[in-house]
Amino acid sequence: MAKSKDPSEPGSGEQRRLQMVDIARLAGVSVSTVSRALNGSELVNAETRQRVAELARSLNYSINFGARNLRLQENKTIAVVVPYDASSRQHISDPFFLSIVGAIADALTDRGYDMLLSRVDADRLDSAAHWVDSGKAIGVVLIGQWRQHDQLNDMAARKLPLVVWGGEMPQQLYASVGGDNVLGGSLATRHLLQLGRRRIAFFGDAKLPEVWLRRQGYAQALREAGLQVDPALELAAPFEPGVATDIVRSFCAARRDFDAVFCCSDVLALLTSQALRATGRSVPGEVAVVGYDDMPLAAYCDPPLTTVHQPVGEAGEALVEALLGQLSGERPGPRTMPVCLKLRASAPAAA
Amino acid sequence: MAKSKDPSEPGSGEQRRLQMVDIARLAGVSVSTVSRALNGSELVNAETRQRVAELARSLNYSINFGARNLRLQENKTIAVVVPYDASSRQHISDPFFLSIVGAIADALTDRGYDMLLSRVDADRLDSAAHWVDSGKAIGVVLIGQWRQHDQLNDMAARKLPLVVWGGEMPQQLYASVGGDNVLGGSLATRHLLQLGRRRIAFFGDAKLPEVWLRRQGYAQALREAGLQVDPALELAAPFEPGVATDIVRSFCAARRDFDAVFCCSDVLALLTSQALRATGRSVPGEVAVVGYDDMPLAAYCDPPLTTVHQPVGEAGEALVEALLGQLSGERPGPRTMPVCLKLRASAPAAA
DNA sequence: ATGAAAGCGCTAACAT
DNA sequence: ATGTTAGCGCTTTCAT
Repeated sequence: MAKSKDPSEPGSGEQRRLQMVDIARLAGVSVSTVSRALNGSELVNAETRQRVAELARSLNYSINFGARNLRLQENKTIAVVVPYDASSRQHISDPFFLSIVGAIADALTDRGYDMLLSRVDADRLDSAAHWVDSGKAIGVVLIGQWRQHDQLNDMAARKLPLVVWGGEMPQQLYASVGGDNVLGGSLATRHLLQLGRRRIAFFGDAKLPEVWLRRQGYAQALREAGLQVDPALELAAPFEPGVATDIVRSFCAARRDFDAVFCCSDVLALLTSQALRATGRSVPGEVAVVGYDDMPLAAYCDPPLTTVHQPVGEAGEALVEALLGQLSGERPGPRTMPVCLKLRASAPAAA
Repeated sequence: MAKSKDPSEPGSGEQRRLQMVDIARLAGVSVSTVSRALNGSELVNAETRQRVAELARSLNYSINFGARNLRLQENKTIAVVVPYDASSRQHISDPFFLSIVGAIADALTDRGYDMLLSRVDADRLDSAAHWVDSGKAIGVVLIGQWRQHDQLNDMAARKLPLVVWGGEMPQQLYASVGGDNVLGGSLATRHLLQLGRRRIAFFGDAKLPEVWLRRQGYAQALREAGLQVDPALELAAPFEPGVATDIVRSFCAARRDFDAVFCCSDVLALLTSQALRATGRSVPGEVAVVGYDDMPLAAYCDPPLTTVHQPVGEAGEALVEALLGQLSGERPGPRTMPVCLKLRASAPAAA
């Protein structure tokens, strides 16, 4: 049993954290009264309430949330989990994911929740459940569904409070919030077609749900224009710049039979512009490039990126709302948010 | 008092979270034994230990950390706090800060600590103390000291476990970890001088300690070359791209009497390249540009940025080590880490 | 309007 | 080797 340290014991230099019992003693009331006063209960005399509150403030007292939560069986902590690619040992790094994290942080703070941030192996998204199982958090926001649609469905089946940033897939049991990827893909592709481009490459790993959906939009826009999808112009480039660089470079070095590229992230678009120029082609002159995400730096690249804008701030709000909704009993469901095309120099407005 | 819900009560559909008492009942032992078994105590019979552990695993039990922490007076959560500029309402956004957060997340995870991420008004860095006061975290890592050197000293005086990413300042009571800013400033400037540039502008807000130190390195390198600092070539550009853009643009539009710029962040360097080209100057031909941080995207910009590389991974480790050191009684102190110059096209190696 | 006491889920000292 | 019990700091029922 813990030694009960006598607080009046002289020479005990170590300063114990202030707690209610201390306030109570100093105010000459009981702990219950302090608790009530600090929680603004009507049951306690206004004058006493005032006095206790004052005292607590002046002593810089702040409540022990661990104890409070245990007693109230309550917790206002949400786990936000950013997957990383274990094989390539790539870190949280895509600027877009990080923007989303910022937006979620804001949305949570506004609602009085705390955010526990962690990273998880993208192959084991289900390990994110431990945050809830251990009581450290009451729900999970996962940034990206990666290849683990099934794991996510399992988690949802287990009633884990969960929201995923990502695309809406058929037979999806978990709640998701994402941009309208099909629309994004077709907006980007239609714009390139309007510029008169006919040989439009697609860069992105279609094993990822979001990319798969963007590819649908891409294919649809081509069909509308009476064109065929040419599989030779599809490159399964991943999001991690380290891995993607080589893939993009060798593609650009090997083929010259395309006049535009639709990239599934701005980072990819940047790599692509660079690779194209390294092989002597101009952007957008010979090859127009469209990115995806509209990351904070997209407007400051050279050339500034034409890109599909994702509504980051609203996304943060929507993710948090969806999660809190579940926690108050709503049924999880997918949500798709509008996206729009930001025209910049890498694929400028049609002349 | 909480109603004691009889667990054997029939028809109670609501599933309560599994706890030790449940395992104990099913295993036919007492809670203490379960506790001991799960903590691998030698006091419990090996066979029993095995059986209990098995049972817990198969039932997917996980311990309630809130209760455990309350009992053990222990907590393994660290608050990581990213300041934001309240006046401009700018968010966490500088890629470099975000990289550091990622590195800290890794370092904490490796050591079994959790990370609470939050944002704070850069004018009120001291409000970060509430994480510790409330017991939600046992220490604070602050990303950047901004203009609040004094607040930080106050926090340290209050014995708040705290580490700050930033520059080492005179009369500093708090622990800090940072790159060698003076070295960084002089490496960058010397390189530009070697390229034959003589009119080197300095972009950065010298009210921030880190920038102030970089400026010292800059000034020192100029003096070594027998040159004077020209105050007209100093621009107090902030880190927030939104605010900085206009400032940088009007400076570049107004003056043409410089042939190089040393920027205190890569984002600033990007803005500067863009502004220069908008006024018809080539980079690095007419004006060479050096950035700072070596953010993940620096190599993929156009032109790729020559920049002062900060050791992000090591920085994360060092910040965490410094904080944990304080928690085990070490005296806080500053730590400065080496930096180096990464040569790329925006200020290429001398011919 | 206030205080005494029980208990949130866990650990550990003390018994056996 | 295992069980009993007290208590971590708080809230709340119950009694006054």
